[in-house]
Amino acid sequence: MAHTRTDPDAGEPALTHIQALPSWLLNRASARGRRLVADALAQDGMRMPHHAVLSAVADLGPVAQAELGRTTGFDPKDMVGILNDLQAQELITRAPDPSDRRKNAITLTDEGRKRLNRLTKLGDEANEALLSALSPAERELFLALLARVVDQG
Amino acid sequence: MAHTRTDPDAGEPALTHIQALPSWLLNRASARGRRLVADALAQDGMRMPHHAVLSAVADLGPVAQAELGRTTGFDPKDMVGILNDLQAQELITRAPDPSDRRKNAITLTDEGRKRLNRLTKLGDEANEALLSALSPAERELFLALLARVVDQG
DNA sequence: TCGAAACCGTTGGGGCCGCCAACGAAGGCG
DNA sequence: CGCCTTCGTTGGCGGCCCCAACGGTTTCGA
Repeated sequence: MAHTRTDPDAGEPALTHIQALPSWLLNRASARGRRLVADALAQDGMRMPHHAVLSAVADLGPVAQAELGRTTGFDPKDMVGILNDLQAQELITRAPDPSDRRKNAITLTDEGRKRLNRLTKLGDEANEALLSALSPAERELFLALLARVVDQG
Repeated sequence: MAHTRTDPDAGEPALTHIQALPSWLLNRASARGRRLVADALAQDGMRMPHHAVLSAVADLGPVAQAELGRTTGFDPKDMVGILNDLQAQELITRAPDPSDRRKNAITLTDEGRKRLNRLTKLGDEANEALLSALSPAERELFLALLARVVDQG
């Protein structure tokens, strides 16, 4: 089939073609989102993974690190570092689980809950800015399509 | 306004909230796209930046590295490595520009053009798979919305 | 019951990507 | 001639993602 293809030189420029690909646009949009969120969370001295893990701890009450890793998708190796940071700021506590001495029971502190509320607000604002070019109806449509692209494993 | 806010515990779980944010979904979609494209290009022993730079060289004929960096958005530091790789495989040539001895004139070789055609095909197929959950009309709509999210600087 | 298998947290390592700083060489311009 | 800019190159940093291995612990089946 290659021998019947139109010569690429006759068509659109190769670079234009690449930069219009979904993967390219998604990369750029994702990068913009990460930057916006990272800058917002940085106002509170925190990073995205920390916010995610803090949220997971809030939901799952006393929970083991491995369980946190499964629900958030973070590597166990990285989870150690994230929890170290959170623990150093006394946003979570790491206590041995008496019923299973392999596990650490991770719990949210009061300070952690306050911090989570602030972070959630900052993250929401950043996401609002991310989609500020779209109307509410368009945002809903965009997110629905995006979810289908993501979930189609 | 914070004192009138509904208690977060009464609403949706914090982790669910985060994972439904546009920034989170965009990150996941972008990661999937990068993985699909990377795997596809790897069949031809190449990576995404190399494909992009090869495309830019094809478009811009003999061109300086700095110019390539500007049009593709890659850091000059990274451009050096990419061009080294491409040159090692004899897909491009790096010749001193006689009219400006600071510049390297980057040119596509015949082998580079063949390789670019293969890579473009592989990249297109990967992107087709990336959006395979959407109908043609939905893809068009999705890309239009995505472009607006990206371009709104 | 006791040994194999699985799971836990931790450490170490690596790859990709985006970005910045500095340098010598070369050109532009007063 | 000096001054500023640009060019390619080297070196380095930080974030994010993933894999391998190890000692300690639990589980489950032979």
